Amino acid sequence: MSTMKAKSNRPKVNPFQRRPAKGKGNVVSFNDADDADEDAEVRNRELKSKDDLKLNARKLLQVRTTLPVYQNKDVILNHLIENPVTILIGETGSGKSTQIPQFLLDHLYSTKQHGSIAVTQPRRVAAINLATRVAAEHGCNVGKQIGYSVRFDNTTSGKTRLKYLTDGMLLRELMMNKKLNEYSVIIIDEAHERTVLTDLILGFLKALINGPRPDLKIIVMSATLQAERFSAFFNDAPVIFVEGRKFDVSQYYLTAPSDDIVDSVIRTVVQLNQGEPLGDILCFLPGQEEIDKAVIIMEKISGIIHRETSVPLMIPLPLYAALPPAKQAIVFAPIKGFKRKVIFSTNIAETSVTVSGVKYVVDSGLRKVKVWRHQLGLATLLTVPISQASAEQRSGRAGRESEGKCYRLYCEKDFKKLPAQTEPEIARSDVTSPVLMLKRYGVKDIVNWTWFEYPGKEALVMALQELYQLGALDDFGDITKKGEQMALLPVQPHLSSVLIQANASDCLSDVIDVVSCLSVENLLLNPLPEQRDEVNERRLMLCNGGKKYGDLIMMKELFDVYFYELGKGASSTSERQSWCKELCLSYRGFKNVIKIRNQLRMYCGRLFEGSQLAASEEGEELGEGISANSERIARVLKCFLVGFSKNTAIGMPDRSYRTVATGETISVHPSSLLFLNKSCPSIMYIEYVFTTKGYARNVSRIELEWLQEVVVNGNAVAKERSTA
DNA sequence: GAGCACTGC
Repeated sequence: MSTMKAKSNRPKVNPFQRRPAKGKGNVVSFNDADDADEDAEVRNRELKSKDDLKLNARKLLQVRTTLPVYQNKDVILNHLIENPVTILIGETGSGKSTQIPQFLLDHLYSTKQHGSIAVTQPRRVAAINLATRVAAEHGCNVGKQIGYSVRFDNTTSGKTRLKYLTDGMLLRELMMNKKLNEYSVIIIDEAHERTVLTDLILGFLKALINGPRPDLKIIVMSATLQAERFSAFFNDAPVIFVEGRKFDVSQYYLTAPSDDIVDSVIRTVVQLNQGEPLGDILCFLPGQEEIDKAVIIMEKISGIIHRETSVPLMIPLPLYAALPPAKQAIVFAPIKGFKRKVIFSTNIAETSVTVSGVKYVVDSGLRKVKVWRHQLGLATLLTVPISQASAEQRSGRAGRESEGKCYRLYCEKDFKKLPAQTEPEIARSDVTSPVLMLKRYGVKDIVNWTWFEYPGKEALVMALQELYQLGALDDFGDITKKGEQMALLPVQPHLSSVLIQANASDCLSDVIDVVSCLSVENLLLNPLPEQRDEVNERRLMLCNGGKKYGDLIMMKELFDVYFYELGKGASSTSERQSWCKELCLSYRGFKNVIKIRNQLRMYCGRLFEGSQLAASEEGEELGEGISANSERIARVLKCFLVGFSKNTAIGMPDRSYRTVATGETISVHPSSLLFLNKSCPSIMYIEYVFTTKGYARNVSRIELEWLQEVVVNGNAVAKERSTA
């Protein structure tokens, strides 16, 4: 192949090979929105008059009719009607997620058929935005004929015939109504993303149409060419292809591989900035470490380059999930003047968020991935090469608004060696929760279930063992009463077993508060290095119990301050926000904690007879705090010990810790309040992650006699039960 | 002395 330079004035560092634009691979259409969850929820509730709705719908129809899917409406609809299962491959901008469900809805109305249509999405925001858009196109308010159902927010009503929902939500519905009688059509959207939950739904649907629901119509929608896989699974179901509408993206490759990826990214960006017309640059890097490094370098050089060479001023911006929301928001604000945004992002910008204005993509070809080791019971965080599909998806981010360019920081021959598709999540995940779900559904033979992707015997055996140890399964592998309760609680099995124990130990309210905090990712933000010690000091000052007993008790203490002390009076919001800022906590995270807490209190109230848990009002009087009450602290931690007995480690004379399960050395994660505290007789941790070494995360101090009491005696009880 | 990304009646 001949090598040519994309632009003759390109400096000779980092030469790229040019490949003709294929312009394929952008998966996400307008439905992928910014981080505007809450705003969307509020916006949707504004009711419009019928005339306004109709007028608006007529306007939108003009746009709809230009969509590729709309132009092939009759062909597609006839196909969907004639076949029980259809695989629909539609590229970005084809309008498949908004139009196909409406075609079917109109068909249901015109033929006076019963039943409604469900469309699943992997993300909340997508479900909400799609329902909002489609309701507008249909000329109704959200929650009438068209609605959505996501955790904490259900806008559907008796009138709803078309429902957008997260795939987690459809699985919940499956647990409640095994045959999904309410629906005549199920559409699985974004199936190519292959999330654990999407894969599970595919398995359930196959079992349904082969069994009690042969009449159920299924449509699997996917953006990439995994068609054969879906088709084969559903008995060679027919496949339809719909073209998309997107702009071409030219690809450039390195001619020699790079050894320093951050350096390589910076060089590419600087060159690009010199030679290319204005437009923002989106750079994909594997993780926060590389991103922070790149931002620091760019901050140092961009001003100098701008002054010396009269090129646009480059504004470096980081983007990753652990970033405080306010800093994330900066990325989405348009920029004016002779400047361009240079966004350094993790995979979050690949599917979850869309940044407008991006004309150039720089792709490191790497990502970080969490891989579960069944034998070791720990998660490893690895930096690995992406798949070809993922590379196409990343490059597509440059072609959303106009033609774009993508610079791949690897050789073309190496691109061709990449796996075609990303390994499905279920193949590298802990399947304890999915297996409990199957058991709750009534699946006897887990191994021979209709798995879309078989997670492997080892994974299943470990999951079954785990569930047995938690008391969710009996000696025959059948679900116990405890298992039934666990499956109904919206937390992972280990935490739901903690909740059940807490009910028995009469400390449910305290434990719910801690579990709610644990359920929110990034509640405790990472302070900047220069603020680290200061923030830690402030947290320690506030959390006397946490200082000794660790992160779980700290969470409870922080929650109490947030919920009870700051929840009073008119200025509570601003007070809470500044308090969160001071302690480097996520205000939005705490709002989610409250939502989860209310949901858990409601579920537990229903699940456990006699436990009276109302969704308590924020700002009500707090009784005695937990800080000075060591008996109460012990009771709470012993409940956690029941669910996490496997996650314990004993303190050694050299002040290291050895895990009880395998005797391996484990370190307290530096984010833990107990990181500097070397005097715990033993510790219990919620998560065991291997990065550079084995780290315990969310760590608590455990007294040896508690271990004796809960773990050893608990095992004796389990033994008794199994021999009885 | 460290933090891929999602999600739940």
